[in-house]
Amino acid sequence: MRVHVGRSMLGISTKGHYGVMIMTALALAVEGKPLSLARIAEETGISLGYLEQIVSTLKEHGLVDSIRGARGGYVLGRDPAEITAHQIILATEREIAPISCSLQPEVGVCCERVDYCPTVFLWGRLEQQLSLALGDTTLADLARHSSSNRRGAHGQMNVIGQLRAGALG
Amino acid sequence: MRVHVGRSMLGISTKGHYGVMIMTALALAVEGKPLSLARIAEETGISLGYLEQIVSTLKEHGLVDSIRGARGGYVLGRDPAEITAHQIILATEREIAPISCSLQPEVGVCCERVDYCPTVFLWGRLEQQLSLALGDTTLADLARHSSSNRRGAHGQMNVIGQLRAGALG
DNA sequence: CTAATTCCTAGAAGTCGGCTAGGATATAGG
DNA sequence: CCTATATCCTAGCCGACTTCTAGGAATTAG
Repeated sequence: MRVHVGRSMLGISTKGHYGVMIMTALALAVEGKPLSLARIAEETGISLGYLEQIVSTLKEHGLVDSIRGARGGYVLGRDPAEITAHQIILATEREIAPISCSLQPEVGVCCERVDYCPTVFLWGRLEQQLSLALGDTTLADLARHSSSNRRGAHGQMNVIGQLRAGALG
Repeated sequence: MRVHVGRSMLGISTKGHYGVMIMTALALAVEGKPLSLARIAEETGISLGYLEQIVSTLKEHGLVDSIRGARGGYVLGRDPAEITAHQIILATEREIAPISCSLQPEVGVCCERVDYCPTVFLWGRLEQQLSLALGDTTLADLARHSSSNRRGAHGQMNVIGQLRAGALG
């Protein structure tokens, strides 16, 4: 018998990670001015194609809006203070739960096997703490705490830093 | 370029899950009397071989002691109140961290690419909450909260229930 | 001596993360 | 209108990893 945990892990993959980075980049960009994925790709080294996939799920969830065509790009779907880390992670990862038990006790891996399930209690506590930490952190917090004004290795500000300082456009 | 998150995820796999189950089973068993993996395998449906692998890492970490030979098995390495869920997960999973940044900022995925790292702050908060929840929960808590006295599908108490009630040896 | 048990190692099968590739569509600016 | 710059969409590859399986060696109670 082969049990596969699959998508229900709490693992935060690069998708969630990059999702947070994209959102923070947009939060730090000049308001109302679309930021293109090419820019973000250039700066972060993440491939354009992969960024596209991630941002598409962010758009589905209303976290960003897109402007197509030349000089297009993405802008935040709403105020950074109204966007929580929880929402970003939920959009980019599929589920936030250590294991299925804590979401659906009736179909959980352990619960279908044994009539005691010591883990339900633990995963429940875990999930609770997690939602708390993620729900309390807004995109505004993330932007505030990111050290966006530091200078890069070559003594130049990065694109987003430049955008913010008004040096470009 | 291929970034691989690999082992640094917080994902709790079946290994961690089964680890918690094993430990709880031992905590619920008659004290001082070794419980064999065959018993646990029978009750949970998890394969014996896989249980062996998991319990071996538990033993390495001093969480269980083994008694070899016939009528052998495993007993807890120390008092259930002195064993935290954190220790169990640490033994069975490799790392507890949403992403490497929060453990080693200097080699983190995002940090090596960009001179701002919005995610460090978030993963830090996350990790803190997680360690808190896991470190606060002891094996004694898990045992207390598991519904070990419920009856199974066939109206019979499971092995551990029987052991606990003193029905067997 | 036998049965029950832990202990050890080598893989196998399938899933999935992390992309890459290639194109279609839209639009601003010349 | 044309071109460069964008978003948008879909298909699939590759290696790493999880999740076991298999087989056997060593140990010990009865």
